[in-house]
Amino acid sequence: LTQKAPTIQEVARHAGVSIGTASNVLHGKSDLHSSKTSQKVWDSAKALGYRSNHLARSLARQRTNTLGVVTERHQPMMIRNLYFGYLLDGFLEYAVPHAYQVKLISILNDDPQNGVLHIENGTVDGVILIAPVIDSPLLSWAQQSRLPVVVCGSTLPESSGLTCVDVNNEQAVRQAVEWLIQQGHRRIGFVKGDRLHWSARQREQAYMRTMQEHGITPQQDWLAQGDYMLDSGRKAMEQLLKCRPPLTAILAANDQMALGIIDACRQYRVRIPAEVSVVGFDNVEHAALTIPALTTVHHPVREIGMRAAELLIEQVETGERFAKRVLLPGELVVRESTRPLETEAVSATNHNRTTNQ
Amino acid sequence: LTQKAPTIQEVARHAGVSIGTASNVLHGKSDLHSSKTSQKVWDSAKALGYRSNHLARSLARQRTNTLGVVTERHQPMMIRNLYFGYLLDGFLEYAVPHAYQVKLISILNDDPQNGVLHIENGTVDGVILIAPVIDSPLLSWAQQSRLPVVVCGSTLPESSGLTCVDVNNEQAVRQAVEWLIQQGHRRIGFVKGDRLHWSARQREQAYMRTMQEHGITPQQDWLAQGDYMLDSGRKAMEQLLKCRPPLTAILAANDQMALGIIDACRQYRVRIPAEVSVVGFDNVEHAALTIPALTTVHHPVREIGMRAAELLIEQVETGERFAKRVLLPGELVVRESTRPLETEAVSATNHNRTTNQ
DNA sequence: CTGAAAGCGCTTACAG
DNA sequence: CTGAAAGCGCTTACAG
Repeated sequence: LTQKAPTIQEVARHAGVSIGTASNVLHGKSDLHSSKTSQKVWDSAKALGYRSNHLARSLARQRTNTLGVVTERHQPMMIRNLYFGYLLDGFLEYAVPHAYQVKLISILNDDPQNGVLHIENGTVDGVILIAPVIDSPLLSWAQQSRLPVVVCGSTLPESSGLTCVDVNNEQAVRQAVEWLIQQGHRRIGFVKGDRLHWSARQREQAYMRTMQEHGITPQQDWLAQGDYMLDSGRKAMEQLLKCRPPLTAILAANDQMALGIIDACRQYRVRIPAEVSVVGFDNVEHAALTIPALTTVHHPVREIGMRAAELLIEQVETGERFAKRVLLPGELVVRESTRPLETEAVSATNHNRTTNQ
Repeated sequence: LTQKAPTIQEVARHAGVSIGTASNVLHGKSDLHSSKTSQKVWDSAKALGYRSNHLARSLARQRTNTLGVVTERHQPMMIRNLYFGYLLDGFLEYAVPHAYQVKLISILNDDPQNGVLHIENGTVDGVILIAPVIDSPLLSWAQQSRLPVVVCGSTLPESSGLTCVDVNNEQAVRQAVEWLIQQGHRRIGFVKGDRLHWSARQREQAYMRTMQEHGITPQQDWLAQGDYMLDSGRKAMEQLLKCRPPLTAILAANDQMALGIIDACRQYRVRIPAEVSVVGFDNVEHAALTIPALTTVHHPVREIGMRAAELLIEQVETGERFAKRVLLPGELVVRESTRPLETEAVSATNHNRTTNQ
């Protein structure tokens, strides 16, 4: 079978019809033609093993029916793999049945110009941007391009004029913090995510705001900088362990870092949750398997992927770009890494708070 | 900026040259032309913000410079996400710098015919098949297609005539089993992977063979069927726990199932490694974080992705399909879920062996 | 060194 | 209901 693939022209000739007619019945309105003609064409197509050339079709129609998934290359691989995998899963889940194919566009962040060339080369009808960082050149490109775009995993300011789909970081973090407070905790530490990410900034803000709304002013040393990677959680914990009086609970901006915290606690023989409660963010697969099982906020990544596909396809098919913000709620999943603070501890904490303020 | 993208024709007119000339300097041999001409063309291109249309170019050249990554949809998502993420990472790592783009082709296994249409539609120069199952229709398609193909994650029989890149399951499992035997273990159980996968079959065979070569005949009840998912590891362990005399070590066909085993042991208060040693396969991120940390075989998934890209591109560029088998070695990573069997235990085991045979 | 022209495989008005 | 033709945006021999 080393022969070339048959073209629509050969099908037309074989069926004894014009090439336009063949095209019509094969793709366009087949009810334009007599059923006898249609049948002839289909028969010929089958006989020759015809498969239409998507490239030629796309060029002629000025529509590729393919969507691009754009990632910046420098993202930490671990994060990328976890977030990316689920997101892609949801994206495909929606796009494929809607007759869209997907192309991966992996951009080296040291060469944004070149990256944009790979996007606007006619091969995709629209793109999703995966978790672009705060100063990403992709964002400014997206703002002035006329290609439909949906941003996932970064909640941009309203003023960006771009559609984005993300977990509601504000709501999600608030839920976690308020729950800890309800459990009697007040000295709650926070491990920040990678400062390049919108999500890191927003989660930190939500933490600060919620604490303050409850009359708690986090001290400087209650916060530690992380970068969303496991090891940074370990390091952050070493630092937070020095707080005096000690923190009774710690919220990490993602699960990877929470895993690092758990590991550090094991190393330093700090018991979770007896001595400190730990809460993560994402609800990765493994969060249920740590010892103790991690209390965390579920991040609906798959759903985000599906919604993104939906919103992107909507823009492609209506032909108009819009700027919606879809924020899916996170949901606290309480497991075993947290516990209520006992009365005695609570009063101790209250005392500390007084001295702190 | 709502105007249409400029075409090469407009660039040519702007520069005052023919469209063929513009094409030459922009892409082909620019040393064909005087540097003055070249300069004019480049200037015009920049002035107009020209980006070449990859679709049109591909159609004209009969070469897309894009590679397809084909997955069957029914694969368990967890597996897919873990294996897939790293593989894709390696694949991109190699393909992108070599000027290839990548397209995702997600095939619903209930409709293989249709799936093949998505592959042979002119949009890709070649494809990799990710872990096709034993009776996958993709395999028979690949054998009779003339499109370059590389199979990853399934070591096909030589007779398949297809190029594949995979971890060396035989060597990798042998290494794990022999190491356990060296540590004094003889009653070594095995948790099988999903029977649809080549890898599951091969890992089981390697286990059997290695055991037998060392004079150990695994009893029926030393093996339990799993499906590569965590929960099946749990179930398998419940079953293996019933062996009398008890198994002293268990090898799981992948880490997910090993995690299930660890979890089951915790539930049933079986101490690892004091009462039973556990070995996984894959060396997933989390394997280092279990308690106890999991001894496992490192599976070089990223490297597999890179090699696959390399071999695929080689086929595309030379224009000839070949059938290489590249088997990358797995490497045992010893952590804390295993320990040597004490002399007393060893003699007990020897005794058992005698009675068993 | 450069231009005119055919061609890649399809779609889509436009006549009839 | 159907065919002839122009066009999608590029590349590549082929003349000159």
